[in-house]
Amino acid sequence: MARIQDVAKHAGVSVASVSRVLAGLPGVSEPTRARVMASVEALGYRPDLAARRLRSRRTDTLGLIVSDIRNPFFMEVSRAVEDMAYANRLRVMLCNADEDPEKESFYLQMMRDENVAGVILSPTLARLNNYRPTEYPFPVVLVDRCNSMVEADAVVLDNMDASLRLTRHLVDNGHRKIAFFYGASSATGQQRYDGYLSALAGAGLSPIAQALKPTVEEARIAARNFLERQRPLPDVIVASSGLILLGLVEALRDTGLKYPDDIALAGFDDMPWTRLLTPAITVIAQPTYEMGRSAIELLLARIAQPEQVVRRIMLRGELIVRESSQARRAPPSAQQ
Amino acid sequence: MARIQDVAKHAGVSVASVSRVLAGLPGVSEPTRARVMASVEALGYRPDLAARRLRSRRTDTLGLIVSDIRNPFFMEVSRAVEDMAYANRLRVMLCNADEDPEKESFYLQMMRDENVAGVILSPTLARLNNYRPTEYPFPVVLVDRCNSMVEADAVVLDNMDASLRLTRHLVDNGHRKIAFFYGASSATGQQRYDGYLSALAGAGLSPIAQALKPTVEEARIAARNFLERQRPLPDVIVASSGLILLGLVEALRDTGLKYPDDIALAGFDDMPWTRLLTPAITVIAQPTYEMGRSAIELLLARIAQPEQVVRRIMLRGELIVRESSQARRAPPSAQQ
DNA sequence: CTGTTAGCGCGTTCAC
DNA sequence: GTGAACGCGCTAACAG
Repeated sequence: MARIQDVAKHAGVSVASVSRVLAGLPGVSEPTRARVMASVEALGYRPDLAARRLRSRRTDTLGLIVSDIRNPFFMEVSRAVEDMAYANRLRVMLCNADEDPEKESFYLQMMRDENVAGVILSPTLARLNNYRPTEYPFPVVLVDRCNSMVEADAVVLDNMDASLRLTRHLVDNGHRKIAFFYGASSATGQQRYDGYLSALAGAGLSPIAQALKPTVEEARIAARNFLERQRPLPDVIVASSGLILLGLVEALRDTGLKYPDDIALAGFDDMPWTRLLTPAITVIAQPTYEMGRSAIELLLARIAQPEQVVRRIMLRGELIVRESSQARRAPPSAQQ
Repeated sequence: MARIQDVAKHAGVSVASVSRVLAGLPGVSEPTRARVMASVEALGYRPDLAARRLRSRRTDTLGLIVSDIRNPFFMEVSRAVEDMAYANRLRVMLCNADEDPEKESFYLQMMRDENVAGVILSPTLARLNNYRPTEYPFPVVLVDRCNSMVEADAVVLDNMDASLRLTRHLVDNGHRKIAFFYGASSATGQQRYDGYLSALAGAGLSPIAQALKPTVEEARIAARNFLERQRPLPDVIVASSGLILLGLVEALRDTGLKYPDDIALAGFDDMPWTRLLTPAITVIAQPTYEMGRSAIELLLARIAQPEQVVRRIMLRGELIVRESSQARRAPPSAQQ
């Protein structure tokens, strides 16, 4: 591997000049610049990142810590972040905390060690609940999960509102006994639960809630138990995330129940299969790519302007009504 | 930030001793070790990775370059790699080459610059076709994509065999006009195409092939055109990947055609939705997690033993027969 | 078993 | 506009 010394020798200049040319600094004559560039080319020189980082104390690297990489939502977010980083010639370290606070801590520690320029994080509930921005030596942008207590740059869906609208849609369609399966271990799940409660309260209905771990398998098992034991069945079940929704559909399949006739269905995240199933499934679609893009934009802005005012971007979910949320029977005739 | 000097001073020992303790090297007395650890704790010392890497010329970092992060197949692979890396306290840099040779080159260059210990790569066809292992200063394990010409550690599905079995299943079920939609820009797609051709040849049938870019959108558009123009329609369409399969299903939906009655369907990758659709879809399931795990195992073995013999792990796909591949009508009565 | 010391390769003063 | 020299923080070789 050629070093900066070799380039300097080859070009007949000093290492300082080479460094200046490579950094694009002014104060280098055009002929010198040209000769340096030629030598860099000729020798196939590449700066040693370890040395550069040690010396400059910068890394041009971002961290992205998602809570579940299997979740298509986070895949889209990751993709957006990755795209933007590539465009800005930044490196990204993608880590999967797997909803595990310990793994999350490990990775945040790793980000410190790596001396990253900033981190995009979808925090576990535990971390969010006593979140201290000053705890980290790098700027952090929260994505997907945040609450109004926390003073931090963030990009989130308006979960409360989206869930409220989804639940109201169900109420308006004649559903009365509305069950809610949600991931209680994340702020997002809780907020969506709150939106659900709020809509029910407005309609004078009582909640039927089931908190669970936000994985397909957990949801499937919980839903199977629920569907086998709960009598009478509710009119409809709402899932607070795409993963839970998938588990629900599988449980329905397991138990032989048909939606929307035996029980209706709705949820979050417009995954590819939600519109392909027959009947297709009513969901709140999230602007996932946009969320990832906004997150990295916030982060880059914060890195450029550390003292900038805290910004929270709240995006609106889109209610996509499909067949799965139709009521078994027409609304009470009193309403007609 | 505390430095190693500070720890040494605090513990009343030399920096060398601190370094030895931290590296877990032998030749340190227990009392010294204890005092060093106490000081590390007291000062919250964390070694500077840039300095350590500059000095040691090692990074404890692996690269993972996948060709499409939106593909659930690569998500599972990534997850497996990530799990194993976490268990081994290794860092992973996950990059998405997006089927773009230029991006792929950029990331491989980046891996060089980062001085990673090794890379797991699902190469574009262009790169695979003139693959030179010696071109890289780090060991590389190929995943998902490889061919017998290439002398490299690799973990792949037995694509030829899997595709052959899938196609034979269709032939056995009475299908005669079998179309194949495949991603021609990857070795995997080509091998699956070859398996298809081989099965057709064995049955004396002629191919109806459609090469395309392996994305949902491309497949959807290509399939829509095909379904609208091609007359008579084939008996069945096979998709060489889960993404293409999804595009096919969407196109079927777009054109109002029903499977398996109007046209049957089969494909690769047992994505969650393939068994949820009605009718459910016949697929070859890949052992995705296992592939990721094997890949990193190969890589770690190669790093430990650079001169070890080249190993190629070829896994078998599992044919999962569902309703989508049923023939419109019973096989010709001559066969009965 | 422990300490001293010489770089790893680069960026950045500070002279010239 | 250019070059010499120092040091970022650490590991490893060597001396004791």
